[in-house]
Amino acid sequence: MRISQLSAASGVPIPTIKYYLREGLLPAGEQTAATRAEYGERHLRRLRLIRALLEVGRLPIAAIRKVLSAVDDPELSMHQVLGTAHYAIAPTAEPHPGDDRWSEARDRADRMIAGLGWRVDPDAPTRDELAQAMLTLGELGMPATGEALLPYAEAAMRLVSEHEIGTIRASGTREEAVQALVVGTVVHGRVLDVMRRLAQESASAGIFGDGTGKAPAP
Amino acid sequence: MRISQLSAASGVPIPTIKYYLREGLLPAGEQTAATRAEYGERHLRRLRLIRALLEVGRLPIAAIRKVLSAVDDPELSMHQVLGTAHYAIAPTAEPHPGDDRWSEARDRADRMIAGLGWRVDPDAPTRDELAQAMLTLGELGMPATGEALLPYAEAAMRLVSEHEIGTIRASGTREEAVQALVVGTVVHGRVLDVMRRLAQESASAGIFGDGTGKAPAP
DNA sequence: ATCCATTGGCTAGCTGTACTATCCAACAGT
DNA sequence: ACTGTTGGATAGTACAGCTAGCCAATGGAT
Repeated sequence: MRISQLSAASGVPIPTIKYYLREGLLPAGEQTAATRAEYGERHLRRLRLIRALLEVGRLPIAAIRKVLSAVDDPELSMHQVLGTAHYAIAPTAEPHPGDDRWSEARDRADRMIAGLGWRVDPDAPTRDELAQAMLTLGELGMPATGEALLPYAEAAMRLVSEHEIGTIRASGTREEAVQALVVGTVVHGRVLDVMRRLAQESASAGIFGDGTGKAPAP
Repeated sequence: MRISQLSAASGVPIPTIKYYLREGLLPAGEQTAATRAEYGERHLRRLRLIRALLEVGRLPIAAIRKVLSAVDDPELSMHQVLGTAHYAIAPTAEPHPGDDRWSEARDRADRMIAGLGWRVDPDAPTRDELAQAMLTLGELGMPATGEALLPYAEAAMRLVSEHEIGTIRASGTREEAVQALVVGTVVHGRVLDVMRRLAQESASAGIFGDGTGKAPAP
């Protein structure tokens, strides 16, 4: 497969593929001559994975590169790949040095995680994300106690333990399993978010009138 | 309150506040003289809401402006405000003109929503987001059938119907209720996503060894 | 054997987003 | 009267994610 066919098969423009090659997201094709390289099925799959992480998962290019190099590293365990993906997903947090409200929120986040009995790396950036959300809710005058957020934790836990684990365990090769893990982390996150908004709209239509007036066109 | 106090109270730099004023995200203060304006509690709350939508919800400025003008429009019903927020959250979709795989995915998304009995506007961009996610999963060779996604739908529905509706109904004034609605849509979405990743990491630690090796530092 | 479109590799430019920086004149408080 | 802040305006910055153009070397069609 040459680059033009790769482009046609994936829907990604050639200059963009060249860009991904430059950025190290996509491994180079097999050079058959000075100005000729051959791409395979692997490149196509990789390209689709990149677009999935980019368009559905909204990950920046730099984060995608990190995730992919973890995926490609056969030394890493599943748990380590997942950790890398989680690190990459989390926004590169600006530090909150000595901010009292911040460290208090961070404490509450840590206590909540401990209270749920979850085993989470003490340095996981996800902890910071939770703290940030709790802090923000508090500043907006909304309930951000462990109790108010418990339903979210329970829903997440049930989903992961009853459904996602099974999906990953069903995978065969390491490559398949790792992809299922990464896609599961990123794309299923979007799926859940979308489902929640759909359920919200549906519930809203039932409660606050509906029918006559739709939202104004953008 | 002058602009410097508003800045100190909110943690947002003065030039950024000026920028928000220019962009119409923040209403102008009350002019007391040619070079003096007074800001109030309302401005502080609005600023916090902007930062919440920006930092936690990751909404672009243009989307925030739309959401806020819907929030401020007393003509709009709750359902309409929610619709506006949903429109603003959804990425401005690039059109897929006549793409067969796309329209097939969109059909499957529509059928899934119908099958769940949800009342969702036929033009809601959320439908496109679901279709996009299903299409992507399919291209990655992962199950994207209604059955595979049902657990997400059920979790979302349970969460919304058992928890979020109550939170919104408990609000007093329209302004409070509308804010609870918007924040609920955006920030609680992040909360759920974060919870899911935490639950995932915890489950992963339990299943795929752990302890010794952490994810490599970024 | 000879074209000429395609390819890989390179550098440079573009678009959009979210800010920052600088300037200036009009004040307000001392 | 002085000094330091404020509002308003314009211009510039930094980053992300492409996109465009060029060039010499092919390699399949004629």
